[in-house]
Amino acid sequence: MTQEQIATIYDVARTAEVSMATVSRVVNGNTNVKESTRQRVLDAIDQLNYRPNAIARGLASKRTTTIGVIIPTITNTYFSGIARGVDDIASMYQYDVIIANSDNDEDKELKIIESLLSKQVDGIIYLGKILSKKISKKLKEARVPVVLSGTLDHDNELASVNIDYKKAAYQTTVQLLKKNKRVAIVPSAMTELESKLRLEGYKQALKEAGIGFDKELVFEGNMTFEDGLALSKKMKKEKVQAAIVAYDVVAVGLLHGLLEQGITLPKDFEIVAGANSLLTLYCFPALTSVNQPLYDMGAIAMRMLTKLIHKEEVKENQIILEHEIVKRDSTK
Amino acid sequence: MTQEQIATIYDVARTAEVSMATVSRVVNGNTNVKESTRQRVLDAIDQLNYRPNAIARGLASKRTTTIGVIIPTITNTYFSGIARGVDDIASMYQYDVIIANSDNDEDKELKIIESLLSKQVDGIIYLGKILSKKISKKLKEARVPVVLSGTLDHDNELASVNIDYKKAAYQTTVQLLKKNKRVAIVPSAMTELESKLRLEGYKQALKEAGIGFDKELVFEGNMTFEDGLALSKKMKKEKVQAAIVAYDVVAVGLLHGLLEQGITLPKDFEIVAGANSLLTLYCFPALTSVNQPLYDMGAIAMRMLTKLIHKEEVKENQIILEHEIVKRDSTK
DNA sequence: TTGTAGGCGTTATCAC
DNA sequence: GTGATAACGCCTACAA
Repeated sequence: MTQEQIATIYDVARTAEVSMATVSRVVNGNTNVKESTRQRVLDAIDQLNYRPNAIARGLASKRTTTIGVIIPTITNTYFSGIARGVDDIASMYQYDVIIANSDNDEDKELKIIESLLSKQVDGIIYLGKILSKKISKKLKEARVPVVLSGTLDHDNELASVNIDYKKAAYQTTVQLLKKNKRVAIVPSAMTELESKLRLEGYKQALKEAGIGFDKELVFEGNMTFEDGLALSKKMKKEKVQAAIVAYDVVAVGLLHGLLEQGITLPKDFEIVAGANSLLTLYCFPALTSVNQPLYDMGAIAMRMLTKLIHKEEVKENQIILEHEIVKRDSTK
Repeated sequence: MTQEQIATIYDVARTAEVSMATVSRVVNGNTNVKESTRQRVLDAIDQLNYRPNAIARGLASKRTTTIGVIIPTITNTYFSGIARGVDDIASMYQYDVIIANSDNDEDKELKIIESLLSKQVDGIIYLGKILSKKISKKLKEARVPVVLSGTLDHDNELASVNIDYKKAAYQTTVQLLKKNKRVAIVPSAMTELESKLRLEGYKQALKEAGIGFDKELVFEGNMTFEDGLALSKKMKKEKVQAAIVAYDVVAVGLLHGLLEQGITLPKDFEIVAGANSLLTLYCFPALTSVNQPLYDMGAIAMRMLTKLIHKEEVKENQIILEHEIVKRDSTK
């Protein structure tokens, strides 16, 4: 065997003394092959160290067994938690995953989508949170299936996997109102549908508790650790006693800020984080958090994508997973 | 234009009334095209909404503008920090990135490598830390360039980007010995070359300080948050006063454990973390840390990979980046 | 059960 | 400058 020269299906066919078609059958697990010739082919494959060229296969079959994941940033434990679920199921189904960071930048997202489609991915998973009309349109026009995870579509057209954000916010608010009067809510950008739902749940709980809605207690647009740090001062000014924070990283920043001010949790302040990413566990005191099952959100999204790719029936394409509130040390 | 039917280069050629070759030239920025025909082609591309099929291109050109990244797990902020650097430079150079989680499992890594090669990636970046002989051999045999980041090769054959782990451990130890007698070191698995280097630096500092090496102060094999938690008790038993911890997540676990025991940092205990991933910033008190420039380690590795792919000259393939020790609140 | 041959959508090498 | 035309490596009817 001429080393260094990569063996093709043709080489295998020749050394096994069969046709390319037969080799292809063996490689692809087609059962209509006599056992003896199958063995001969396998031997040849082994001998030549043959590995099918996935690119050629993709061109011929129009399937690449590659999917794309659009993620704001991989360094955020919330998104990487979901991505990990996606990746595990993907590899279980033999898909490779192209991950692209978008930084929530619409132009970048557009480019990424173009690039993924030009690479003929079999499907796309979008974790962007902020799904603009433009991106939504683009995704709907794509000739491959798309599943959102941790992201809502305004008209529920795209398949998605989420938790019930409204309910989660409602429950959290109810709980915090038991021991506090001034409970703040910290949604991320209000362009996220999720933020609107959270706010609805928050308001509902207030109403049922007979407490008036005070818009000074809504601290919107906070998405980073630094935002959280800065929040601690603003909250002091507003005499806030407890906070519901959508982004874990913001909650941790807030915690930091409070601790720096010498405030003791949960005695003088309560925090409930929104996603239960690993961060909530790593800080001290560990944060009570709504448990978004990140891994599952990714895994189930990916599983759904495989079904859509294979045109299997999907009963419900708007999946809502159960959440719970994990009690840790930032609440009484 | 017949909607739903994806336009090929042939369609463009026909509507622009040129040959495929010319379209290809225009698409690939070849200058040998008359301006008027170029415009005609661009119009046709626009009209037909043509996007080149990267798979077909890959088959014909033998380049896929896709690279593979092998990562233990994306949810660890150390690795995602590096991966983010890789991704940014990759997208700058128009490469897509296939990320595959290996969980440090050799069999998985082997499969991943096979899969990446079959997908004809143009190069591979390996972030695995523990580079086994088998994997190392496999990577060296690959027909595409490979760059390690945050990982050392036993014989320095594979290109790599790292910091000077020995020096970092030495400096850290020197510093901690100023105010402490019993300074522990917490390397990860001793199968990592990095761990050996760290230990060397540690020993050197001890020697220079005239302090005997006590192997009870080496807590090896700790790699998770839970490991760190458990460490806090073991360290108490050994009357440890300060610890140098390779993995940030372990350092955070240790911090947690100490705080739970009511120990005050840095007064009663000092910690220096090893990587300066975001985690060290998020905990309270924030951890003093050796600053491994994670983003740069990824970015530079990727940049080097592009050079290797294009067969450009690379002067030095064992790159050592500068580190520093970022003073935060876990040291005096 | 196995082989033949025509794509798949590009790029690249020649000619013209 | 531009156009044919053969690869690229595999899949998939269709035949046999």
